[in-house]
Amino acid sequence: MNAKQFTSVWTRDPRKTTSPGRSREEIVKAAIELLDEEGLDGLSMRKLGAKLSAGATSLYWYVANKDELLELAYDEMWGELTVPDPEEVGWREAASVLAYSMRQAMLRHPWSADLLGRLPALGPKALQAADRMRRVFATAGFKGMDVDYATSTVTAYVYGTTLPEVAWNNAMDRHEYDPDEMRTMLRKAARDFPDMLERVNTEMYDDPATVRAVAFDFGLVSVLDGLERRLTT
Amino acid sequence: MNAKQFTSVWTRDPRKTTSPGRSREEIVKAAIELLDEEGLDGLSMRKLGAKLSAGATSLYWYVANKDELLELAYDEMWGELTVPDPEEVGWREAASVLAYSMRQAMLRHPWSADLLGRLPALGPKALQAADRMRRVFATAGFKGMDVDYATSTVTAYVYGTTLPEVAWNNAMDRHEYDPDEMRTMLRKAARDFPDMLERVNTEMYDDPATVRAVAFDFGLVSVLDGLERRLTT
DNA sequence: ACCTGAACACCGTTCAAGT
DNA sequence: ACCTGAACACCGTTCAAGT
Repeated sequence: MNAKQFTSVWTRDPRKTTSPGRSREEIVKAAIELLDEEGLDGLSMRKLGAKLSAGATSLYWYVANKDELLELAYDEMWGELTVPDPEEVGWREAASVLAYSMRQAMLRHPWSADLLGRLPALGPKALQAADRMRRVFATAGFKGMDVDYATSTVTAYVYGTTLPEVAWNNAMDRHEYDPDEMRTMLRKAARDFPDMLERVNTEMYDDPATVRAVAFDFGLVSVLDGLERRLTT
Repeated sequence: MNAKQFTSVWTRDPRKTTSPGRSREEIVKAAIELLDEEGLDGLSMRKLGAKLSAGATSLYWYVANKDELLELAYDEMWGELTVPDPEEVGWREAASVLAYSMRQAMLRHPWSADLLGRLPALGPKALQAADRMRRVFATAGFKGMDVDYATSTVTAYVYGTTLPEVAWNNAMDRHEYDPDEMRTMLRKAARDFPDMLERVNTEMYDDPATVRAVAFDFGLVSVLDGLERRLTT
């Protein structure tokens, strides 16, 4: 009966921000820098401590544990989304801009892709973003739960496209990227799949960024078309 | 000029499978069991060694490092997808079944959500699944690159919906889940967002599984509708 | 109120040594 | 050909002790 409480940074009251010493914001900012530069594995309490010229364990005064620190960093990234006012630009345009800015935020902070499947986004900035997104689809004309369904359909699409993109970039960063090497490797891997072999020879692997941008747009338009159809029937 | 080679288990020739001693399959199987039971963090070379009653370092004879082991486990999960023959059931039905089986596979192996943003899916089973998916959209009538775009639109949708679902489940597993606790917590968090507050009172948090199933279907139908529209214009 | 270092229980991985 | 244990360089976190 007495279930343990669901705990997360967001359930706890934040420590008062007194002026002396370090601050939570400062720590989170430094953590994000480290994450951007070195990825999720690059962030350790010791390294972060050193970066702030403090003992590794000093951080535990400001943050209960590393997971909470990640929750805080994660929420910052949600704060980078821009969700236009649908009354001004129309819902389709607003949805497009939102989708693109989401993709950009994830590409800017590749570690966020690792957190998507691990931490629910319950921080204040994430909630605010979610609220503004709902507004987009509410003005589009969706009613009741359909507002939520529509919202998560497009966010799901963005997550889903950007995630493998990030995975790919990560793999490329760890090694050197050489289009020719890659091509031969894929050709070997795709030996048994004629259809796939065919497209290894396209420009897909010379200019993956452009191909992905086109692919993103194709899918986004389709998703929005599909949602629009729900409105008119 | 001499870029380092892109390395991954799949570029390397597998060791011959001689009968004595342990085998790669056995190790991967045990790894997946551990992953399913304890999650990504639960898998350590030492624990896995113990499970196979072997020294932790014995495993390095079969596998170059932990990352390769994860690549192998990841590919197994891709092997669990069922992609029906579109000639038999029609492309929409085939796409639906594929989407549902993908979602199921991810929910069965929650650790796969953590790998989606980290490892490109280049294993043989992943490639085979990708090939069969392409066939679905090729028979639907897409041409050239559009086949790939359509394919990744629906896979992206499935990733994107299932990922936060897995994240949520993970968070719930770590603590006890109590709908009432959760509700009060969310009510507090959503204090500033009236629209959101409203739906905390729905059945959404009493029976999240059903709500998610409905949401999944809503989005899937929309995505397929949107793709169908590309075919007819 | 804030910060520290030592200590604990873990990691992945290398390598010389064994059979 | 296969397996081992010791060793190295890391982790996150606790806690008594300092200012």
